[in-house]
Amino acid sequence: MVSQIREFDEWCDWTDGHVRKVYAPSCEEAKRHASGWAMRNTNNHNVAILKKSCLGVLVCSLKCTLPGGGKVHMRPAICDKARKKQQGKPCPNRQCMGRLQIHACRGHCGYPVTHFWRHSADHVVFFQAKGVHDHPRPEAKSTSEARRSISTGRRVRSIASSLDIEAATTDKIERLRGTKRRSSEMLEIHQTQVANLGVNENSSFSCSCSPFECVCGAGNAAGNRRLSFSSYQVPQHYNHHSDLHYGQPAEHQQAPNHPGHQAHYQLSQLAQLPANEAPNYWPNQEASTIEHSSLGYTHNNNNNNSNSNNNNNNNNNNIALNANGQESSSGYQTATGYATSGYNDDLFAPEEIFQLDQPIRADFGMVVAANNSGNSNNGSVGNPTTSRTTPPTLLDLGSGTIKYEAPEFVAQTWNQLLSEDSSSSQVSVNQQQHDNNDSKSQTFGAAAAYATPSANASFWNNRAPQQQENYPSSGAVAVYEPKSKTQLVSSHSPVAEVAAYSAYDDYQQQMVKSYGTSPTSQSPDQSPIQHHRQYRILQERLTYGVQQTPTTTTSLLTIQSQASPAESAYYYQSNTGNDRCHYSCDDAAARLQQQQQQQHHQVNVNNNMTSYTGDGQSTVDFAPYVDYTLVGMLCSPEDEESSQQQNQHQHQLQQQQQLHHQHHQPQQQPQHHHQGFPRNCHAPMDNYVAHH
DNA sequence: GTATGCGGGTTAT
DNA sequence: ATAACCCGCATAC
Repeated sequence: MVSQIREFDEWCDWTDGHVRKVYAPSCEEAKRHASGWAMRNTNNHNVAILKKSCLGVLVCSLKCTLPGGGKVHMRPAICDKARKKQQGKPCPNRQCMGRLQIHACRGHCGYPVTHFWRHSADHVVFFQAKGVHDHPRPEAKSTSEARRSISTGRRVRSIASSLDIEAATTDKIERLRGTKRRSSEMLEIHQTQVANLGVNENSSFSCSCSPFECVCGAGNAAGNRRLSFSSYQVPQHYNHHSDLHYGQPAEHQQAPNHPGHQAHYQLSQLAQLPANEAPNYWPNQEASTIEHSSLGYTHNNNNNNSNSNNNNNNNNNNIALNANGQESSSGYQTATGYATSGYNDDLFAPEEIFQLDQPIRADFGMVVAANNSGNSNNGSVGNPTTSRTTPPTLLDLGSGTIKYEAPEFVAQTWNQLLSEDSSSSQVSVNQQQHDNNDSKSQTFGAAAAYATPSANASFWNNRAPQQQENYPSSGAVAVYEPKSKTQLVSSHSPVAEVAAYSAYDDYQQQMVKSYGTSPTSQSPDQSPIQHHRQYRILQERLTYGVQQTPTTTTSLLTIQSQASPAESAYYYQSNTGNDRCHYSCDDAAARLQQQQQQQHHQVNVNNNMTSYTGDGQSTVDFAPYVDYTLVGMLCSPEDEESSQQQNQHQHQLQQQQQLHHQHHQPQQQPQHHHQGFPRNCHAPMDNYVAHH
């Protein structure tokens, strides 16, 4: 059988959220299992599927602000040994007494985001990601690699000089790669800092760059960023690019009768917010994020009944989507499924693909939102940020099992390619043998699935409406409390964990503010339920990774075609109080308060330092930022010790401050993540997976 | 020195 | 049974 895969996804370094992609055999990055995220190999005892988990990002323990206005977000070393050496290093910001520490990824129900790779017999690379990164992007791998390579053998060098070289090297590498990242990717402009820099909607930060890739770098050191949404990363060129991404004609501003479009609707509203109220900067997050998080993989717990009957529901009273998702041309780039780009008629909708993707982590603190005592539609900032959860799955690269009833051809095709027991090598081998036996007819099942005509797509597309109906019109919404609000326990030792990224709260605050009492600003065509749902979606985005960064128009359409319109309306309903893997934030008031506390304690560096200019060029030898890829060579342990002693007093003072405002967030936790957590978070799949 | 992949083993649910 | 994680090893750059 000849593969029926007609199209392949463009390579995406920064896939985020619950994503599936199919890469061409010629895609070198895919063959290398590369990722912008720092992904380490994870043994899943499955020779057929390579599994990786996210290491998070190295941040400053004090969350200082760099002279350029950004944040420290270094790339953790993949090698355990190297990573251990990274941790505890003084913050590269010379003005900061903080230390580098790992912000562990907890984007998948409290566990690190995982990537799965599999190669088909014809060398097509299948990729699946699970979870939404709850941390900033680390610096690009090329950046750290370049710095390491150029600094080899040079233990002593002017930091500024090193940074210059690093920047040049990175630029060169990126040019060669056809991308446009800059060394300033290290910097993450926090919106508040951006605001301090005077960026607003009327500022001169507009440029004539292409909408998806600003290359001018106008305005600050963190130039050319692609527009995307993130809880932690807000767009720098938000103002002049946003409309091109999300700007909708006036007649589209209301997403009427299109529950699944509310996500986009809200994004467009976000994009039109005044810059002093809306996020100002996004790093170049690629568009894949919208595949999940921005559309909110929140799930209705009415699906508890074993994921089943929704399969066949033909209730399609929601979105008049054609099988190819052509409605996207209207500006509401709707989705027809969770397909790989270009596979708008993909067989699988997210709710099937990721039926059982949630890892079971009982210690992932689940709390019931403060407003859960009654009506989930009260519009309060309940933040049902269940984007960390995984949508229901039929089959996936992680488990490979068929979780519930599915059309036979679906089972055949996907089972052949994906079904590999991820926990048993023996089973895997057996299955692989079976695959081999049947390879002639089944190896390319997935390909066939991807190429399935729209007639099949309708089968899946019709699922969504019922789940929309299942949206809890009443009842408590149980939500997961972010670790940052309760307890941070590293799920992968020896990685020390840091408190939640401060921008999380900042952004939340900003957006709550900008969106105002949005529950009251109801669209005329929206029902109260729709309206509150929309608001919830917004809150989710504000909280966890509303990230969109199409790099091209094609990819924009592609990405948006990958998310089921109905997904944005799914919420867990806590009928029992322990239903699912929920994830959320405190209410806005709590966030506001905490954010204020964090601001109080935050170490802000004087941006007026002469050593660093706004355009990212270091002008003097004493650069305020230290590249710890170099520092690893520049500083011997003795040096470091000495440095620590010198800074000890001040550091202790700051640590005291930090403890003060992080008293709920111990920086170091026992390795065993199952300890020390409230037991009110039941296994996320309790209601989905009987066998658990 | 680090990235990457493999695989045995442990722990927890 | 499943999943996360630890650790050692080998290989490549």
